[in-house]
Amino acid sequence: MRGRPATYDNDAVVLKAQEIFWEKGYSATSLQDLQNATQMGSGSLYNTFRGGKKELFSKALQQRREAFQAFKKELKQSASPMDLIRDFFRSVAMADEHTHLKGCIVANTVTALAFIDNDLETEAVGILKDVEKMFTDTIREAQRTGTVSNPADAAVLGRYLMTCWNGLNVTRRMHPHKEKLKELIEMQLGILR
Amino acid sequence: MRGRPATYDNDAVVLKAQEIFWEKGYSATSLQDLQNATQMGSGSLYNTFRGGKKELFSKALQQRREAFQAFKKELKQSASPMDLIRDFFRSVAMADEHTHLKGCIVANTVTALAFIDNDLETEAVGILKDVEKMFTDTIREAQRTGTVSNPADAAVLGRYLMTCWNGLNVTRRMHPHKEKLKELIEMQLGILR
DNA sequence: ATATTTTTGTAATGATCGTTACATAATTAA
DNA sequence: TTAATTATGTAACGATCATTACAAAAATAT
Repeated sequence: MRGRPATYDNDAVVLKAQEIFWEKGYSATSLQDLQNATQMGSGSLYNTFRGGKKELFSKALQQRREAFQAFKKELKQSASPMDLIRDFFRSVAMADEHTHLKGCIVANTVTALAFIDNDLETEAVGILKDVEKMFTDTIREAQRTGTVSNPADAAVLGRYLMTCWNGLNVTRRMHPHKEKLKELIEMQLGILR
Repeated sequence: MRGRPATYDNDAVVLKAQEIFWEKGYSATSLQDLQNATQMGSGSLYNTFRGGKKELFSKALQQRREAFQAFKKELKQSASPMDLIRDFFRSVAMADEHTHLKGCIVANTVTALAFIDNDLETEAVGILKDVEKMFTDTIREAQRTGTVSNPADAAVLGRYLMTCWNGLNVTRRMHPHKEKLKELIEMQLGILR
């Protein structure tokens, strides 16, 4: 028995909510904000996401995890995975100002929720750790093939790349400036060879 | 005419407020939180800090700026300023878990307030830019004396160090682990020579 | 003493918070 | 056609939000 058909596309709703969360963060985003962005009333919203604001935020984080997994799949199919990662970093410099100011929603969450919501913070840390593992695995293989000539422990280099990303997340807000970021990223990547 | 003498030490109150803001951030900190931490009633609080929550947060940020200026003064008097900066980074690894989870209140503010409060975000960016300038100036001089042998533009190296700090601010929460952070920081600093 | 000034504690303000209740709408199953 | 089920929109809930009002307290100045 199916009941009244849903008006809203849940994935689209999560993406709209994600947009608001990304800019304002978990604490500063109100349910009114979310209703305005999604055009959903509180009735539908709570009927669909019974965990309320927290579930919606969790779903938004999960969407980022899936986006990351798509990238990882691309990486697996790539002929030169290490170059794909380098290009990923280089592309940061090309973003527009608004994108710079938003930063990374996952890193933002780790920064903001440590003493606010342990579940959500742990979810975010888990995603970043997966990204770090991807860096590490790719670097280890690239060391084998010679694409990375730095002989340091791949785990440390992976953690280093993760930290480059985390650092860019703040520095790009200080300097939303293509050339400055480009120079910076080239210097960060220089360590690999 | 002096009126009733103040019970509370304003600097101590700002430090107490800073503690709460540092952990919970601007948005998630309530005035009740601040009253509990400072033991001040709302009467005294608003009489002393007429700008309310925002002024109190601003004062907390200013306190960090002053702490930074004290470090900069130390640097000026140091025989090997570059080594002082290296030690500063190395000391991050030695912090306890709670300190790791708190991160840097200034970087936290840049991350959280871009779309919430432009004034406070701009204040925080200003502090980080001053820190970056200190890095740059110190590196430029260290290149002259040979303490830093990397010949790259000091401004780029300074921005790189700033980004290392910003990155550690997140990575130390992912891995509040002395050895991991130590290896990471040595790798970050390795670029200077 | 009395007037003046500042600080303090308490109580109240209106607004907004996240969430729930509930009647109605829109569908399928019987 | 009727019962069952799900989704929607609206109104309301109590709690908490940041801030203000105000009278009492504690000092100085006249």
